[in-house]
Amino acid sequence: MRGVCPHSKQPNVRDDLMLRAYSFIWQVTTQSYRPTVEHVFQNIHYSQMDIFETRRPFRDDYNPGRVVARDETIDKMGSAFQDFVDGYRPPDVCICGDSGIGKRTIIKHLLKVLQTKVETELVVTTVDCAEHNTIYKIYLALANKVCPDRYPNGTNPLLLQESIFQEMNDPDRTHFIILEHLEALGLEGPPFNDLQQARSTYSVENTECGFIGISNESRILGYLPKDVVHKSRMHTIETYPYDAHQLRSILELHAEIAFADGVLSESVIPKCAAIIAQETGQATEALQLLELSGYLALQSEAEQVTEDHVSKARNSLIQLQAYNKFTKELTAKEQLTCVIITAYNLVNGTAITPDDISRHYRERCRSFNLNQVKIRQVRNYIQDLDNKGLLDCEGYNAGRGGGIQTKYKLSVPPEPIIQGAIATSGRFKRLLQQQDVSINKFTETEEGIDFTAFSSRQ
DNA sequence: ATTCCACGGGAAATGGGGGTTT
DNA sequence: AAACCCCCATTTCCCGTGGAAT
Repeated sequence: MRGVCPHSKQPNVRDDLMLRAYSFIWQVTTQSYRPTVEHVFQNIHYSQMDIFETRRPFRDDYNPGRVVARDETIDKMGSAFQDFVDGYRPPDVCICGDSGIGKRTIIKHLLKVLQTKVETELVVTTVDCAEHNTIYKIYLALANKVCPDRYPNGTNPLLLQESIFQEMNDPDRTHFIILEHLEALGLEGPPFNDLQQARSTYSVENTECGFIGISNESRILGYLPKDVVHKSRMHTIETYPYDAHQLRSILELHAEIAFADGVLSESVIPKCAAIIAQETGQATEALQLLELSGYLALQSEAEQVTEDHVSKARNSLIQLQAYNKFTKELTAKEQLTCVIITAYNLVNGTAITPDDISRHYRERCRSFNLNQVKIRQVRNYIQDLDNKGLLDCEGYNAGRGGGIQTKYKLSVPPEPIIQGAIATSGRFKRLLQQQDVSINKFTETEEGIDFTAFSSRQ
């Protein structure tokens, strides 16, 4: 039985966490509290914004300093770390659950509180496994983050391991390594064993190091190798989507800072919470919806944000996500492919075959500084777009006359893609003009939103 | 039953980061 | 400095397949 010993003389992490969870202010390590030029500009904006006080709480890197609506998870995390507070080695933790439901927030928060409970200095290093998706690349990223020297691609893995754990070999410090997007590593699973083994090989007894895995794939626990999951030092924690009540408290926390006094009509936050609770339960989405609602109110020069704005915002949420996907998650090759498909759909009113996509790609790639590629490769780009949820495919089989064939069309409204394309590069604008796509029709959505303007807020 | 070909999985090649040995 | 090795991403090549039309 692992967890808190009731007779322990050591401070009880869990109780303390619960207290601090509601009072703690996050302000030390992040740069966001240092006065910067950016802040000066933000202050200028305040006077111009009637609806928003500031839009900072809606940014990805914003941290409200308090954790709400996650008592149970905090509780479990507290147990996982209790042994460490009692003087044992730091634990390995694996936390999973759908994206946007508070995993990172809780871990950051917990480590901060933990720092006040132990004497050693906690050093936290984060590695994104989506970017560094093999064990070698994780070592490489770690070496570059932890050690003062720079280690280029191709550095011998053994040297990397040695450098990392030598560097960590410091009795006054305890390292926590956060591995995000564990699911990106595939079936091999989190390299906890590998890492711990390397640790014991290359370091003397002083090296203290805990690994924290984060995965968006809640099923990951199911298909991970048993010996990884059931290691005695390994704790697994699962988080679940937020319900409407929890979303409400999260929205209120952010809205208090973001919106001017009294501009939110009473039903706005409950409505946002209810809508998202029913769909995904993701805090990030709920916040997007709320921000979009406020933006629409601002656009229409309303004095208050109303339920009506929320309804409109809801219709635009998918488009906003498509815009973000296009501008932030697609590679240049995928973007070009996507724009080609969009333009063809609009001009011809029909789906497009990979042959045609490839032909257009061949013609256009030069002006985007991309290589000419064979159709097979273009198929891969198409597949990637499809996986990212931007395409619908229509399959048909012409039998003897040609076998199976597929045509593709955009699965989202064209406005966000076109806006995203134009915002990304003037070359896309020219491409669209040359294809006779009447751009002006798409610079605003049905609800009157220009996503480029929306996203370029402070 | 045969025929046809886009499709897509997977192996192999290419190219580019770098290190080490002789 | 030439030759060889490590690690990665991207691209090309090869080939089995599905299934309606014939």
